[in-house]
Amino acid sequence: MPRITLPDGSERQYDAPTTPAQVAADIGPGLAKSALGATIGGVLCDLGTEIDADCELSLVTAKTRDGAPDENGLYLVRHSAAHVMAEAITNLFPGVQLVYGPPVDQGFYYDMAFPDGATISSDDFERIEAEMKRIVKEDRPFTRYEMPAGPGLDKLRDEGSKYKIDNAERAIAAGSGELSWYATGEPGANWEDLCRGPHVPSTGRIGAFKVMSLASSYWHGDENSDRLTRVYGTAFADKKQLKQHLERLEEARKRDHRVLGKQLRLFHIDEQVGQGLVLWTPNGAVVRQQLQDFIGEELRKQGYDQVFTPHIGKLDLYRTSGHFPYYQESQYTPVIDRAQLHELATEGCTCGDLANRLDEGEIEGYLLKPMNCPHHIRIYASEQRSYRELPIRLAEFGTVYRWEQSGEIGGLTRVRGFTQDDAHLFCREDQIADEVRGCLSIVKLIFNTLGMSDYRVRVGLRDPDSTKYVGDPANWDKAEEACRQAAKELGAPFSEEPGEAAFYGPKIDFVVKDVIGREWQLGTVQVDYNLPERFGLEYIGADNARHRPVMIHRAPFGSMERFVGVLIEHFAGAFPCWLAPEQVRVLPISDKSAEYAAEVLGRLRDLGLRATIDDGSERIQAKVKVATDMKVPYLAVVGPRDAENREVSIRAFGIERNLGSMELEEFLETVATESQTRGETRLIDRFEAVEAS
RNA sequence: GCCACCGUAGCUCAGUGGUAGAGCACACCCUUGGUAAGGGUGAGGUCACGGGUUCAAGUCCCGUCGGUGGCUCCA
Repeated sequence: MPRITLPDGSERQYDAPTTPAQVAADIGPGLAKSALGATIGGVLCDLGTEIDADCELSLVTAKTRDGAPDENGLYLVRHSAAHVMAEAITNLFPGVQLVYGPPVDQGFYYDMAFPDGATISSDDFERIEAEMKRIVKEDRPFTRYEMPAGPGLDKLRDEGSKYKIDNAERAIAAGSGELSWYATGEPGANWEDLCRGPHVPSTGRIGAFKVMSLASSYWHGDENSDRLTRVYGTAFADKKQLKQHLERLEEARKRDHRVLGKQLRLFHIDEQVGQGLVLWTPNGAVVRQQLQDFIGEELRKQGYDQVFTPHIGKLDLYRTSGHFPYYQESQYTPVIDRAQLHELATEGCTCGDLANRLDEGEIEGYLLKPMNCPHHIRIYASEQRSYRELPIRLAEFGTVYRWEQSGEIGGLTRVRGFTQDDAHLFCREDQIADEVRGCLSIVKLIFNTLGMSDYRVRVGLRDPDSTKYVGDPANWDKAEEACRQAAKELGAPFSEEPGEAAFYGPKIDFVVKDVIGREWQLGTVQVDYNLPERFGLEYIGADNARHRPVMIHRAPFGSMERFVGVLIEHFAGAFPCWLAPEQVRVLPISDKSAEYAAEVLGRLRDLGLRATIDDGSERIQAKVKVATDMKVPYLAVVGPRDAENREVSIRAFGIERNLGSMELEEFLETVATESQTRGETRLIDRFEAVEAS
């Protein structure tokens, strides 16, 4: 008879098979009331699951001990809410076929097929929620029943839902001997759904829910298959958690770089210029330039050489590199000489012919560069290289163009033209480890300076069973070990991902988390054995023989567009002083202080600081409000008192009060130092120090 | 690329077939005010673009362009 071990190590002995619900009741009425499900041997299950053998049991409730939503509890609530939503929609939209409704990160969704002519829109959410509320209020039990695979399938075939039949067939193919259903209430009398479970005990246990959005999806994610409507919702054990979740979403929306980009005039994407083509307006250009200066300085310290290369190159170059033949669908179409185009048209050349002849190399043209490496490679190849010169490190903020699918484009994070913080290192085999390590040290420095401590590293290794990789396996082993070691030394969390290497070499990807927990893939460091081969690159070794160098591609921050987009969200638009488009705004109290205010502004600008003046006729309250809306780091309020004492009165963004006055000279020096040292010492530190003492 | 939704003043948004609206921003005037918006007046729109239905279209229909959310993709 079952001996049940609880998480605290205590044991309970039962004479007959029992259920988690019974165990909960035996522990106490409070737990019996709050339990939503259980894990048996770590596997999540219903409260009503029969226990007939010794096991480790843990009861699942809505909250963990520290009051945060419990992950398993959320799973149960959301999976159950998905059922209730499906029932509600089935009631309101007769003929809807259900497909699949799992819990996901932020809630749950249910994919469904609407009958021809039927549509659902966000206007329907209210009545769907009302119907859900009704079902929840009835507090009907989630009742599980099972059937053997054969009869179960027959039942589904009788009901005629091809999606559910498919789900069942897949479950059986995966080794399931029986199928299970969950009725919300009485099987046969109430609504039911083929489902593996588990669920909360009854609909009333779904504390709070909301229908969130509509989207479309494909059956099995296959675009040639049926198109389905996906209804997203979210659910929590109680209203407070739901409210917090909605507030977090609101917070995220406020941090959205597309919203802030407009508000703070950081960038503009113009319909008339083209989708996914970013116009950097003056404010955003400052942020980008500051970052580029910072990165550029570090690269010079590490022995990189700056180069500049054009935005296009001959098609043949990209035939050699392999980009043109292999990645055509994500390139802008080639640029062809106008005279030649006319000639071809006169010949009666069709578009199909043209495409073929471009592929075959019969027609020459130019390509907007999808990558910077071929240009950098040709710089390497422009001179004879000795082993003594290596490694050669060529760096460029190089702009590349890629034909991203129109549906993917948005904001700064997915664009069609972007500038990589790119560099290509040409080195000997034995130099790979040092070079990879060097790449990572820049990443560390810059993330640290920006306060982005929450990042992780993925090391992409080759799949040992695949033959798609170029290069000598022994060299691969060394390069992979170099990447692994460098990632380890970096100190950030890292994961090894076999099969994730590029076909030409192992790689390291950087993924950052922003303040509200969203992850963004930034740049990579990739070892490449392929391109040196394709381009026949060489250097003369100590043995006076020709050798092939190895290349390392590295663009640790990916693109300036995406990186700045991530930074906007990271800082919620409130950039630190050294990055801020406008560092100081001088606010004269009235015209009486105009002269002194102008002097302060002039002094700031002489120091190279980005400063402006608000000399309008508004009152100081209004000037402070407007400057605060623009998230200017420092406000220097000057009135007659300040002029007389040659002081300024300081206000810093994020501190909602007057910090008091400071001598002008001290202020100038402190802000200039903060700007130059990229925040190593800050103006507000002085005030904190003063206040602490 | 596919599906759904959306596109009204510089910005944020109201406007369900009958002469285009608000707040903020902008210009001018009054106000010279010590830390999150003093007051007044004014200017500003081919309602994304192109077609259609209608006596009449911002509003209904079709197409194009663009945006948003997903799906699929991402060297």
